[in-house]
Amino acid sequence: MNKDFILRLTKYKRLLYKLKALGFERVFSNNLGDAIGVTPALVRKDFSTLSLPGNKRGGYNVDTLIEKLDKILGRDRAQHVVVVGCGRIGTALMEYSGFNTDGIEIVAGFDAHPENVHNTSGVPIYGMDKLNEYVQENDTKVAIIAVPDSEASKVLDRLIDAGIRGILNFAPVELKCTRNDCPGSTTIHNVNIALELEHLFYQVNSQEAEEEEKHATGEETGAHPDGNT
Amino acid sequence: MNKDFILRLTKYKRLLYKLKALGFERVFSNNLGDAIGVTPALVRKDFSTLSLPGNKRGGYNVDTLIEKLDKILGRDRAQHVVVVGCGRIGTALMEYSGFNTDGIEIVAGFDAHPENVHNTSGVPIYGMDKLNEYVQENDTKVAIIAVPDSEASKVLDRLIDAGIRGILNFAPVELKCTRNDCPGSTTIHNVNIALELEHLFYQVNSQEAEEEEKHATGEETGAHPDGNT
DNA sequence: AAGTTAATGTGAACTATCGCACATATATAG
DNA sequence: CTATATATGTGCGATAGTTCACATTAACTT
Ligand SMILES: NC(=O)c1ccc[n+]([C@@H]2O[C@H](COP(=O)([O-])OP(=O)(O)OC[C@H]3O[C@@H](n4cnc5c(N)ncnc54)[C@H](O)[C@@H]3O)[C@@H](O)[C@H]2O)c1
Ligand SMILES: NC(=O)c1ccc[n+]([C@@H]2O[C@H](COP(=O)([O-])OP(=O)(O)OC[C@H]3O[C@@H](n4cnc5c(N)ncnc54)[C@H](O)[C@@H]3O)[C@@H](O)[C@H]2O)c1
Repeated sequence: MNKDFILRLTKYKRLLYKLKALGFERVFSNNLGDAIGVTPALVRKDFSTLSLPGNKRGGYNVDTLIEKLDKILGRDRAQHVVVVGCGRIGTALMEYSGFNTDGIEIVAGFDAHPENVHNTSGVPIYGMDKLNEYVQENDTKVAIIAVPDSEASKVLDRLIDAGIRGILNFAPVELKCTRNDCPGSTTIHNVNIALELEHLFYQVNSQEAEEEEKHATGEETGAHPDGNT
Repeated sequence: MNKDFILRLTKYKRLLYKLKALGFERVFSNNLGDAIGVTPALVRKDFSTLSLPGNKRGGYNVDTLIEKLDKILGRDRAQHVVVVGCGRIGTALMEYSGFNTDGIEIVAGFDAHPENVHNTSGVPIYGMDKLNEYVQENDTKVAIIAVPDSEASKVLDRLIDAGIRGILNFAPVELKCTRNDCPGSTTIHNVNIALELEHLFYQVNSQEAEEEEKHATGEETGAHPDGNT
């Protein structure tokens, strides 16, 4: 339900796979908490709300956790994605092989001008006219939008029409489904790189200002309880 | 201070620029709230905590807001970034011109093998040996990490040594500054695309399961108060 | 100039999230 | 078989973040 909660689940799952590869059979809420940066109590509470059983003395069984988390996170089936807009970002994603390790596969690309795309990825690229057909025949549910900002909203509509229910949007516009017949189940995540950079600049700048201030006041403030990142 | 808070500020600012371009002179907390998806009360409270003054009847003055937000968010000076790792993602970012509109400029790229990079971006690309010199001479504070996962941690160390204080990391590892002499002011943001996709899959899958369940129980649940995204 | 309207500004209530602390259960040792 | 150590499971209180509700005040109207 909650964003942070699901994020933690995904982190647990990833960590557990790594631990399994290292030969771990059991883990403690302590270990997991340390690794993903939360308190052990929260780990236990998370597992508790998901009814993930632990062993009162021996911690949690890695295989059990992985199995159940995979089911909860939907990794028991293959996860297929299509990319719409095969420009710089789009092709970078299609050429990227790292998604496989997470059970994610980019199965097709779509572009308004597929003939212009220099395709070295092995992923087939189709024209936009093939979108509906492909999505429906292959029962694809998730798409990445990597078209110019001005096109993003139109593309969103087409994707929803085609039956896509989850969208990762790279265009720097806050996409929302505003149609009257918008399926309530549609989820849109916006990845706004410029926003992230701005956020960074803000923090860096304000940190700097703070330090300058500290110097200016002669370092007399030794009681600033700010040890967090 | 708070992540969501700063994110909202940035969103306000962006929206305000767009509104200004449209000829707006005043806005109401209502408008802003609708546009960025929060309640008008929160908008007012945000502005209140920043001492951004509004007009008791005529809302907020767009120019004033922009000016003050720009100052708070540090946009009164030019914002320079360097990219480390000029592969697919790295070059996509360097070739991208959209950052300019937000006052952000990618000023240089660095790569372990600059001779292999096909550079069409106009941004100069240097070897890693030039990193320290460049960052110090140009007083660069923010960098993007786009190197392979296995290199990310090493690169992080080098960046911090060079004087970088804000980092946007695209490698799918949760980078943390774990050194003993890590400057407390260093900020790291991780953009994990695979994580985002997994999150989407989770939501889509669970939505689907929910709907199936609803159908199975004969649609007798008309009282599910879930109208949010 | 007085009255009305329409927005802000904010204290208080509410809500969700998280950490604490301890009761609880189980594996191991004696 | 009993005792003990150890890690889970969870009620409760603290805290931060958000919304409510309304007093406040500036602009417009007549
Ligand atoms: N490149 C980056 O580093 C970067 C960074 C941040 C954000 N973004 C955003 O990501 C999006 C894509 O950026 P890019 O640099 O890859 O752009 P690009 O111009 O390289 O590629 C866009 C692609 O979309 C295709 N396209 C255009 N209209 C279309 C439509 N209606 N339907 C289908 N395809 C269509 C074009 O043919 C082109 O191949 C943009 O919105 C951009 O603002 C990019
Ligand atoms: N391409 C994608 O779509 C995508 C998606 C998600 C995450 N990522 C992550 O982003 C990162 C970059 O991905 P990519 O596809 O651009 O990789 P890439 O292999 O295309 O490029 C990596 C670049 O880094 C350079 N490099 C390697 N080691 C270096 C070092 N120690 N110092 C400086 N430069 C070094 C290489 O020369 C190369 O140019 C990876 O961690 C990847 O997992 C990429």
